[in-house]
Amino acid sequence: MSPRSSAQFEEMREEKKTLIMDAALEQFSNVGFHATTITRIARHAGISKGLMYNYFKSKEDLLAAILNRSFTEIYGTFNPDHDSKLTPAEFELFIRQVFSLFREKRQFWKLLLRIMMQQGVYENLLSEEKMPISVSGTPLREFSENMIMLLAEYFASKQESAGTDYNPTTEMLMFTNTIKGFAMTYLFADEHYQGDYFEKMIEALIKRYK
Amino acid sequence: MSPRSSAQFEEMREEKKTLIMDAALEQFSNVGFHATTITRIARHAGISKGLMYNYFKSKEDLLAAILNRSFTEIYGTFNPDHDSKLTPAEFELFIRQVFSLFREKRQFWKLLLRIMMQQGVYENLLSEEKMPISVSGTPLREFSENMIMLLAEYFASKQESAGTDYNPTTEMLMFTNTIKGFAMTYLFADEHYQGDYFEKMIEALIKRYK
DNA sequence: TAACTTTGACCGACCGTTCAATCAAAGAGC
DNA sequence: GCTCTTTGATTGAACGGTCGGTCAAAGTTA
Repeated sequence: MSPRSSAQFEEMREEKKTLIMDAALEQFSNVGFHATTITRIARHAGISKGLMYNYFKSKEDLLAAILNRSFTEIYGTFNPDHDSKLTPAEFELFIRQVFSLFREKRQFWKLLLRIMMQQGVYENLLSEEKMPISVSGTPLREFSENMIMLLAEYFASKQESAGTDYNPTTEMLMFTNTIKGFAMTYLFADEHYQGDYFEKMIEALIKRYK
Repeated sequence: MSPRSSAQFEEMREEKKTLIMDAALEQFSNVGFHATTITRIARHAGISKGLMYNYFKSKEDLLAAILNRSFTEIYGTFNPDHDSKLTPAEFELFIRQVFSLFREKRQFWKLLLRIMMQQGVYENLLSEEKMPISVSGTPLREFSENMIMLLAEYFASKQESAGTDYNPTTEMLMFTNTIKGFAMTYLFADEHYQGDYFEKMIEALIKRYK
């Protein structure tokens, strides 16, 4: 260890990495991973092409770092205290949090949607050996599965107060598909969601599925 | 015009073009437009790389031809007689037709979803000067707008028999978003839709939004 | 033979990646 | 404070490889 590699220099290095990752995320989400060149990223980050490789091993490594950071940020906003069942109030909060994340982490979601549409890429990139993301000590995959289970239980619990032809599985599919469809439209064709449609969709979802 | 370019030879030429387009569509939808190479398309079509350029000007021209063909096929299945208002029975038929198309033209929809997520690509490719698609003499854009108008009118007409807090615009957004979300999940992660979930989603949509 | 189809070696362009050279800044010796 | 040394961040030309696209030549058909 040289005297230069102190905590202060590590911090500066992290700041530079953040700068590059921000520029890359913007390009990846708008232009696409394959279509984005290293030169383009470097130009937007205000650095030279070669310097990128001092901070990231490769273009793929850069992508992995971006996804890792975003997942950690996003899953960190959810309160992991929900070991017990979901109450209607918590369900409503969940919806509002999800929509807030669409707004705040817009570029990440665009990138993620794109990546999930490439066969195999998602599984390879997010395999636990390649990218061991964990939220409060819980691996990402387990965290996601818990969330889905929680939602499934919530819709199952609504069966008592619903009619006889209520199907919790179908109901949950309708719910999740509505959110997915909204995300797609909002992220890639925002001109339709100017004004108050964003909020109206939240209220409509809560009213219908809470 | 040479004597070889008779109707019979034109037909053979069209068959060859179809062969190439089929192979290209499969690759574009699974691997992506940028990631698919001409060599790969040629290999899957059973021809040489150079021959592709006897039938299509460029890779982009090939993509445009595929989209053109698919749009014509798909919009042709819809009965364009709906100048008047949509009845509930017609609305139900519409849903069933849309879902049938998801099944039958699966690869095209995958490709289309991908393309719509590239900023500017969709507008450039489908501009009327570059790709003058028309369905029964009506330009594609006009045809789509008519469909949306028809749906909007249908949801507006339901206001009379609904409660006071019924919002036709929001209701239509919920409806279209649910379909979009289903399409995304079905097209890119079909393992979740094995079994009868496909049919169950159709019935649930009809029951809720008819 | 003449007209047309088909091939695949080849081209220039551009990609991600490397690396020798540069340079500003911090340390060391005085 | 001044000079010299050391450091590692930074640059951009260059590299190997691959891409979309071209074309002379071989093959095919009539």
